[in-house]
Amino acid sequence: MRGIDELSARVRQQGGKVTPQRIAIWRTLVHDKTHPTAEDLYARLMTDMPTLSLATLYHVLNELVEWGEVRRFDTGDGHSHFDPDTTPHVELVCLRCHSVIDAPPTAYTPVTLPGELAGYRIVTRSEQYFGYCPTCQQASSGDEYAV
Amino acid sequence: MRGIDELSARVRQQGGKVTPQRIAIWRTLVHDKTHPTAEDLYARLMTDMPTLSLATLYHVLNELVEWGEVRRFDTGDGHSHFDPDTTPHVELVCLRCHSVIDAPPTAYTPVTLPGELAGYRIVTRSEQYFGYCPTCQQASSGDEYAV
DNA sequence: TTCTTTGCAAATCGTTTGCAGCATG
DNA sequence: CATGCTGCAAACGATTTGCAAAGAA
Repeated sequence: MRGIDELSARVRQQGGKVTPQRIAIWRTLVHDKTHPTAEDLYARLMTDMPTLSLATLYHVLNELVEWGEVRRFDTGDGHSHFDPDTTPHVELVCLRCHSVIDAPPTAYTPVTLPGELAGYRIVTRSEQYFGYCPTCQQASSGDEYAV
Repeated sequence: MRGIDELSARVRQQGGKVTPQRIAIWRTLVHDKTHPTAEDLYARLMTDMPTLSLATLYHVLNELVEWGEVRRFDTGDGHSHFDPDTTPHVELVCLRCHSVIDAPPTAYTPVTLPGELAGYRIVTRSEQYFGYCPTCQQASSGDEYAV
């Protein structure tokens, strides 16, 4: 995800408007490494902008995803998670408790994004490893687990 | 995703039961390369097993995902998509119309799955490129598009 | 002023859940 | 015959939508 200035420029180029809501959401997301859900972000945003509506948040998140500035991905917990980090990296997702963390950088090697593939104009990439986190391995008998 | 026999063995090992519903769902999914949604699969299954319920289908899909036999991923269209292909490959997802296809095999190189990473026991992997499909590039002005 | 965006509230709809009957092992 | 599984129908809840008012450009 690019910075506030670049995003502002993009919005204006499209004939859009740089509103306080968009800026607040961008600022909250831009350095977030926690793979937050929409609700997570909303809770955090309420501090600075208590009048913001969830509908607006979803709208802005959707446009960021469609622009390729933010990735949306599914951990299986029924919530969409968002990640502004579009550099090559890997997420580890637990198949039982649906926790997510970034894999250690040693786990992958740099990737060059193809400009085009099968006629698709490529703008971003996503990679996940799925498995069982340490906690869920202990509760390996197939029973309850800690969230 | 492994074959019917291996899955049957796994179910029995866990003290579960190999039911006609599970087998029908496994058979429908095992060679499916279309990245179907639950509804897609349900429509296809109704031909052979008209009494199958969506609730059962979801239950069986969830267990396949939790076992690492099938991957679940999000294209942004509000439906979960499922893929039984756990060999190293890449999906191309359109950020505007949310279509999915497998990338041509030249687009990637074989990957060896680490057995463990950051304490996670890894069982499967997923990789996507996001961009704009040929159709959506034509309708590039930001307007309507064909599904 | 013009046209995009916001906020509210209601609607949507994919997915999950509770439970009683059924079928596998 | 014991337990796990199924189907039904209702519940759930994350996300979307319609519309009038607000505010960027």
